[in-house]
Amino acid sequence: MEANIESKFKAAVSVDNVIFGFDNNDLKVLLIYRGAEPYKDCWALPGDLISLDQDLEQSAENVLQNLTGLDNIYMDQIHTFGRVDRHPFGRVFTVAYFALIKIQDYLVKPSSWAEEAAWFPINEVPELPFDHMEILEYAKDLLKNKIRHQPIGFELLPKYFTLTEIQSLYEAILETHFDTRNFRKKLLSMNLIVDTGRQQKEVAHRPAKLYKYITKRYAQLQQSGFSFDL
Amino acid sequence: MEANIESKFKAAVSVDNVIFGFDNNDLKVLLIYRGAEPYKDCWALPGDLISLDQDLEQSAENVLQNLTGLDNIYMDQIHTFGRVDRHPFGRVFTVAYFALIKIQDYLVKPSSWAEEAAWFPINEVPELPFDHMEILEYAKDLLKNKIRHQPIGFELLPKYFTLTEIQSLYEAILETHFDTRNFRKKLLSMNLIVDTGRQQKEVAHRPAKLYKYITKRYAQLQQSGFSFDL
DNA sequence: TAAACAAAGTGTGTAAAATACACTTATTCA
DNA sequence: TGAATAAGTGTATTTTACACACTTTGTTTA
Repeated sequence: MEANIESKFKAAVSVDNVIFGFDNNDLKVLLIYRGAEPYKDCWALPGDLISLDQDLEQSAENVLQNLTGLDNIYMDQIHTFGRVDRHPFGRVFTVAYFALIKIQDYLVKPSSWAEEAAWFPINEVPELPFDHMEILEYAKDLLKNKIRHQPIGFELLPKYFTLTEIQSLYEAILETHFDTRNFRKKLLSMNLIVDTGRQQKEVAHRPAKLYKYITKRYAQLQQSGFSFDL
Repeated sequence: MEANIESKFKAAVSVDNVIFGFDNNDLKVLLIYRGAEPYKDCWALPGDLISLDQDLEQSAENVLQNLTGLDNIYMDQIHTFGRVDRHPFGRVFTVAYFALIKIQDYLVKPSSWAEEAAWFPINEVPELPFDHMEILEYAKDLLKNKIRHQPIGFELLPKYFTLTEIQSLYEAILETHFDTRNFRKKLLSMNLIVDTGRQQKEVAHRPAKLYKYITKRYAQLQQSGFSFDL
């Protein structure tokens, strides 16, 4: 093992981000149109090779930052993919992250390695290069699980949202239907969201109350043994 | 980016395994006494640099296999750690795995990179090199969460086990106490374990019935929407 | 300006699950 | 044979989950 230690320092590591958004009752994922080889002119997950003087977490945040101009975004490491032949240029391990963004708050701008970026509804994603399809499936599964046990759904909604919106979000992601009364009862009983006193404007029906999520509340409740579940 | 792509192919990737066992009512972790630099003569998590012709998963399994002679062990990728300065020899990312083994079934034998290997009770672990302490903490948290939502506790027990043993295991890992009657009622109602008709031998009290876990059952139940919870 | 439309909002009874709680039984050892 | 040790067992109560349909509020349009 000592003998050929140098031969092991010839790998690269990349980060790939699965960036989710929610809009028009659809869960969406942000893809870029690759402007560089390999797989030039393909839609793919936004990602980049890591510079060796950069921390892993930082690299993942940079990709997101370059693409969307956002920071302070909910991000989570998903999984690391390391099949020997997954990249045509050599041995490249990739660390996948997922991010949840408020789709309507920000305009997406393509980055250096992308000619274009666009949101795709989760069920209308084109063929993806590398093992990106596998990564995306992994991310979807993780999101489904995570959203039931942690209050992360709010990251996908505007700051002020209606109860109908959060319910649609859960229904879209989990692909089920919830009874409105029971859903509201359960959600409100957690005391994680509050009525802001504001209302929807310019809708052709009774305007809904606008709620907001109280981040601090969750931290407090967790201490006292509370566990989120929907 | 194109310009300095070669500079990015100078990283190494390692795997580090957090191997849990359970014995004498204690959760334990398997550490090795390092026989090679860096951090020679320190207790550390068993791990190794990955050869570039080897898949990631395979590497993790090999570390476990070399150390214990076991295959077919429950393993799961935990997280990837990539701080720039985490390894003195260069840029080394490490992918952490955790494994659950039946401690009494197998004798641990040190491997090429270890002079010795030993089980440490989880609360009596010595100082660890690299970021191994952080990895261990991460693994403990994951285990705590996972054991409540997936039937993985059985991986830590002998093939035939008593209800008291599985309860102690849960109590040790979750650091709580369960009411015996309620714990048994709930566990048995899942139909994941069956009474084998066997009994404990040579104990100075009423011998307990021996149960075994039915792997197939869980797969079936999952299909029908069942979700494990303790 | 009243009637039609659209989605928001709301309460109760029933069934299932979680919890609290204490004594009896089987085996070994002295 | 009785003392010690841990195994094993049932019920009543509280809490939570679930099923289910009408009323309210504001906008649009005839």
